[in-house]
Amino acid sequence: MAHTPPIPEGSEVFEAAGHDHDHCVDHALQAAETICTREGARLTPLRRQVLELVWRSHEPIGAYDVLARLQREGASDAEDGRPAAPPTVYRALDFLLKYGLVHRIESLNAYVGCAHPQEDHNGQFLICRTCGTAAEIEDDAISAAIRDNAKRIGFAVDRVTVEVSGLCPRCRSDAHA
Amino acid sequence: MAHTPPIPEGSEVFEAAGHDHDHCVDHALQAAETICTREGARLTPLRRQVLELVWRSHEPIGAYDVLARLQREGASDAEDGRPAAPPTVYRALDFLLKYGLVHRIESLNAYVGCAHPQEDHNGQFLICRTCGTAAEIEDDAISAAIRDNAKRIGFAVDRVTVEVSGLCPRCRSDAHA
DNA sequence: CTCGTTATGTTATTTTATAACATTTCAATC
DNA sequence: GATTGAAATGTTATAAAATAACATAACGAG
Ligand SMILES: [Zn+2]
Ligand SMILES: [Zn+2]
Ligand SMILES: [Zn+2]
Ligand SMILES: [Zn+2]
Repeated sequence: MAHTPPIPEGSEVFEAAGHDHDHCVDHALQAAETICTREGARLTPLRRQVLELVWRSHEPIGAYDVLARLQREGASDAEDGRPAAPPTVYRALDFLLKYGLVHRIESLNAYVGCAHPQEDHNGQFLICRTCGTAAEIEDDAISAAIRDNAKRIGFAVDRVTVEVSGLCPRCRSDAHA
Repeated sequence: MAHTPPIPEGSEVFEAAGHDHDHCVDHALQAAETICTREGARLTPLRRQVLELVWRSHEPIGAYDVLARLQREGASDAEDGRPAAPPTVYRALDFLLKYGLVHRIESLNAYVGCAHPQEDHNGQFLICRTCGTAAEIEDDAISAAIRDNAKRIGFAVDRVTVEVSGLCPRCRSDAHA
C-alpha cells in the first residue's frame, strides 16, 4: 500500500507552484470514474461537478464555498433558475467521502480532493497556515505508531484524524526574506 | 454512577468506571490555579466555573452544552436573572485553551479537560464512538513520527491534531456479549 | 411499463461560532 | 480614596456550518 518514498527536499507533497492543475483535476475525475464503476456507485453529473469544484480549489474548500460556485456555474444539466441549496452539496460531499474521493479536514470544516483514492485510508495532512495548502501524506510510521498505541490500550481503531498545521516549505522561505 | 467490574488490561488512559470523578475535578481546578498563578493569568470565577463544567462532563462537551449548564447553575457570583450568552462561554473556553487547561476535539466540536496541563502539547485522543469517552494519550512515537515527516518535508509544525475514533476496551467487551 | 430504490429539490430549522459595541471590574498610579 | 487604562464580562445581532423533514424526479430491474 504505502509507499514512503524518499523525499529529497521537501516539495513533492506540496504541489509545485506552477504545475498544471487542470491535469490534476482531470486525473482525479478519471480515477473517480474508475472507482465508482468498480464499486457500483453512481458518479452522477452533480457529484462529479462537486468533486471537480473541490479539486479545482487548490486549498481545502468549505461546503458553502462549493455551494456558491455550484450556483455560479449552474447545475450541470438543469439550468432552471433556482439556486442549489445546502443539502445538495452536503449530500454530494457525503457520497464523495464515502467512496474516499475527498477528505474532510476537521480543523477547517473543509473538504479536499483525495490524493490517492485507490487505497483505503483516512488521510494525514500538513496544512500551511499562510498559503492554506493542505498536503496529503501517508506516513506508515505515523499510522503504525497510532496503531501500536491503540493495540496496547485495547482500543479498536475506526477512523484516524491527523492534521498538522504550520508553515509549508515555500511560505517558510518567504518568511525568511 | 455505574459500577462496572475491573477491566483487565490496558485501561489506565480510559478512566476506571467507578472512580471518584469529583477528585479528578478538584485536582484539575487546583492545577489550573497553580498554572494561572505561575503564568500571571486570571482564573476568574467564570473561567473557573466553565473549567469545572467541562471537567464534570466525563465526555467532551459542546460549547452550547456548557452554556446550558452555566445558565442552570447561574453565574457564579451574580445571580441577576439574565442568562449567559454564547460569547461568555466561548471567551472562557478560549482562555482555557490558551493556557492549555482544556483541549478542543475538532472532530466533535467539543471540549475536554486536559489531563496533563503542565506540559506543552496539543493532545492526542482516542475517542469511543459508543460511550463517548475521550482518552488523552501522549505518545512520543506518534509525535516523533509526525515530527520526522514534517522535518523531511521542510514543514514547520505549529499545531498537531490527532484524533482516533473507535471502540474503547470496555465497549468492545460489551459488544462481544 | 411498473414499481421500488436512489438521487435530487425544497423549505425550514438547528447547531456552532463570531462581530460589534456597552458596561463592569480590577489594579496600578496619583 | 479618586483617576484611569486595561482586561473581563454583558448584550444584541448575525454569520457560518450542518441537518431534518418531506416532495419530486430519475433510474434500473423485472
Ligand atoms: Zn486520501
Ligand atoms: Zn504555505
Ligand atoms: Zn492535554
Ligand atoms: Zn466506549
